[in-house]
Amino acid sequence: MPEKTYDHAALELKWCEAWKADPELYKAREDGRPKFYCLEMFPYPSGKLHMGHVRNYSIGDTLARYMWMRGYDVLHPIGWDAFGMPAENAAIKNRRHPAEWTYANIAFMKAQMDRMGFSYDWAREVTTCDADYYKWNQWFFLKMYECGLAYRKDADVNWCPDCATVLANEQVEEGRCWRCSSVVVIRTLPEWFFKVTQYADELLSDTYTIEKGWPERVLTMQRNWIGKSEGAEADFTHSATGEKIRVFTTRIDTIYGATCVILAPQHPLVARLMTGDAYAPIKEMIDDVARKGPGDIEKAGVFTGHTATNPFSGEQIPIWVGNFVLMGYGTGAIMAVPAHDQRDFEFCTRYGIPVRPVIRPVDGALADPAAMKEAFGDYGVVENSGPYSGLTSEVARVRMAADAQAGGFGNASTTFRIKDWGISRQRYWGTPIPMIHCEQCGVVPVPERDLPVRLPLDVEFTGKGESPLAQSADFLNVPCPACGAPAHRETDTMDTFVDSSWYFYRFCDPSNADAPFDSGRVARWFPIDQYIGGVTHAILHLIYSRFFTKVMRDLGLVANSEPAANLFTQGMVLKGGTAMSKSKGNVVDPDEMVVKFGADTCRMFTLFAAPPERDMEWDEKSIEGVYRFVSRVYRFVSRNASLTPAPGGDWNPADRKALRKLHQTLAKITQDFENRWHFNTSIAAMMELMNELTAQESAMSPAAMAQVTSVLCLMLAPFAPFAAQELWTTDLGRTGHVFQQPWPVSDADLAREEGAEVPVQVNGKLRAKLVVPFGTAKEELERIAKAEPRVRPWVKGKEVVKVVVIPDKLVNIVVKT
RNA sequence: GGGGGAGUGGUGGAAUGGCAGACACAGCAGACUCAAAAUCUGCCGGGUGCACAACCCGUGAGGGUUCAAGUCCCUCCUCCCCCA
Repeated sequence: MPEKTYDHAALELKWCEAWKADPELYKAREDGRPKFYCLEMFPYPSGKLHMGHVRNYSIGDTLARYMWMRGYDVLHPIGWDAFGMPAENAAIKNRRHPAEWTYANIAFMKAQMDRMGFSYDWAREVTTCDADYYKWNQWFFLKMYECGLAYRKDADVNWCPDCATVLANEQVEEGRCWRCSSVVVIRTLPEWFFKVTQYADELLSDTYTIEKGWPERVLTMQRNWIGKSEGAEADFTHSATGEKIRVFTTRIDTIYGATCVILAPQHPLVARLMTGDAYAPIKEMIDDVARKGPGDIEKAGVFTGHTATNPFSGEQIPIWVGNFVLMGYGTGAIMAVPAHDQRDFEFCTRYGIPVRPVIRPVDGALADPAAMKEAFGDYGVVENSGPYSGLTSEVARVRMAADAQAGGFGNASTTFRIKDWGISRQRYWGTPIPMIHCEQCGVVPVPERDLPVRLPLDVEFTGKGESPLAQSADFLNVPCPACGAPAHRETDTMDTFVDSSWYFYRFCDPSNADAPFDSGRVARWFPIDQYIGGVTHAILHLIYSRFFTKVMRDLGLVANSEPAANLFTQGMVLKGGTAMSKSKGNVVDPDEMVVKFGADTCRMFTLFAAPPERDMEWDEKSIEGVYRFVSRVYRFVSRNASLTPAPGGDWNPADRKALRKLHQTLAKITQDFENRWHFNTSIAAMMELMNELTAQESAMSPAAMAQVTSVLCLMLAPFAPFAAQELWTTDLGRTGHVFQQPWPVSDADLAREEGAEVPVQVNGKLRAKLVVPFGTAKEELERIAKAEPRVRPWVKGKEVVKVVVIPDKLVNIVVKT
């Protein structure tokens, strides 16, 4: 057949239309074949896909197509993380309802996804701002409220004055808002919380059950975030009033070395000890920490003028207030043991507070406090500690905690760094929290039958003042469900991380009107076999998703304890060495690239430029290399395609070379899919194959060529679905969808090299290469190697100490020099 | 300060104790062409050699283990990420 020009635009648009006309094309069948749930993190509908999306979805799509070809029943859904502040900010700016903006963005991005050839089952599309979806957020909230997992309390919250909203701690970066970079201030408000801490232990221990399928660094980050520390609590006593000051410490064995008690600035006792003018520096301290974030502040403190009594030694030590003590961690008060904690050491030496060593190294003496340059933080032997002197730290910790408990002034205790999840947002574009405030009855849940609590439409978006929901009279005013008296609705909406904590379950049963999903259908698909997304979600989204799964399990809704068996985190797409961003003006628009090179080339380039887990550089020049490759394959197959298959088996030398490379390549790509997803090397292998095929082309038999073109087309299908489909249908004259064909099996006989190429080294340096039949005996190999003319001069006249022979692999002759 | 990555040609990267630099980009030379584009072919880490051959050096620095180290171990430097 004559060679055809690779007209990417025409053939891609043709198949794009054809695929769109078949809504069942990528349908998950639920037909009893082994299942594979392939999931990419759903996007926020910001308006347009960016290259990060293209990379993420190209990885997932390539995998999904491969799994289809391997005969799996693949579930490959997508949806929209559609609530959130940008829609509302856009509404303020353009006087356009957030819903309008959001749905327009979704329509646009959906078309972009289709144009990229992503194999999504659109019948399962989920959009979190649909009442059909957020109704179930509310339902989960009520269930959690019933069992005490959702509660309301006054909280010091991070307030962004520009966004006029509360931010989660993790949304504060270096004291600034993660979105708009405004300086964050502290406010106290009643807020709704999910009790994540109730699951802290399990969230931690289960990181070990999913270890083999999740990246180590994600699990490490989560473990650090959970921050379990086992220690003890002990009550110091305010000397003047006898009031107890409870401290948490991981090193109760050092308590005889405590030389002061330090309170967090927000500790309730502080406000009582430091009244009037004395409180001013404390206020200053609180604001300062809020401004700079707990990271970069210099340690500073204020003496309260009061003392406290050590419950073990009876000693009176000063009470200080320190800016580095966090109210939210432990008890908000610490005992400072400068001799054995580096942070305490820095604080105490700064303020002239004594340093008193009470732990010595097992094989050394107690340090001289005057000579100490830094704290001794290791375990050792306890000294100068009353009845505990002479014990090891390990023994003393246990015994002292027990004695504290017996004496009623403390106990062994575990604390976690992770805090309960504050979900309240003073915003419009989110899920309304289904609660009603009644003067008589207090806080009353909305009855389940009244769900969903819908967002009202008659709202002005000014960007000023309190939540827009508070302005809607229709929304705000309701009769109390308990007593019928006039009451008003909660106007806070939920953090959007609630939406994304369970969306992957809804994909199993997306239009269920009676329940969030049917448990049986979820059981069929869960856990997710492969979850793919950015490492930026390593902590929050993934920990909240794991929390939700455990809550759902305890509600009897799902059987699994973890949402995803395997997680893959892809690297970022860079341009000019840094992440693409509008502010840097280095954004590459996928649409432009698709027009220029086609979707196949774009997808393949995101896979070729670097291994998927690493950051990749978008290079306009390099992508041309991939375009050339796709185009070469296309022309090669089109000019060599034959509609009449020829009988084979009697291969000429060119056939053998071509088929050998073909089957070697197939084996390599299959390996890459099964093991490590280094698609950059898969694509490189196909490029090598093309180089070999071009060299053998003119001498190959029709039968060999028929095999080569067909297998090549199948191998290409997961990576470049448009070109592969076009060649499969039009040029090879086959029927059906190429991604539904069985993945070809590499023929080991055809793939085998004719002989083993064995490098010969002398003292580890390459001197010659032999080609010998496979399985040549060790002795024979050694003999041939020694006889090799290129080797002889290096061995001649020298004493051979040793010869290492690895059959079919290598010979190393070691001589005395 | 703690934890985790990474460091290989002009560039992106390959090599899971066994031939360093696959594949590609850029560059150089050639074929085709009136010419250009496209396409195809060859060369392409550094050094010594007229050239060929041959040899030497070379994976951030230094040490170690091993017949053999980009790969494993120790010390150090630089960069990135996460947590303080």
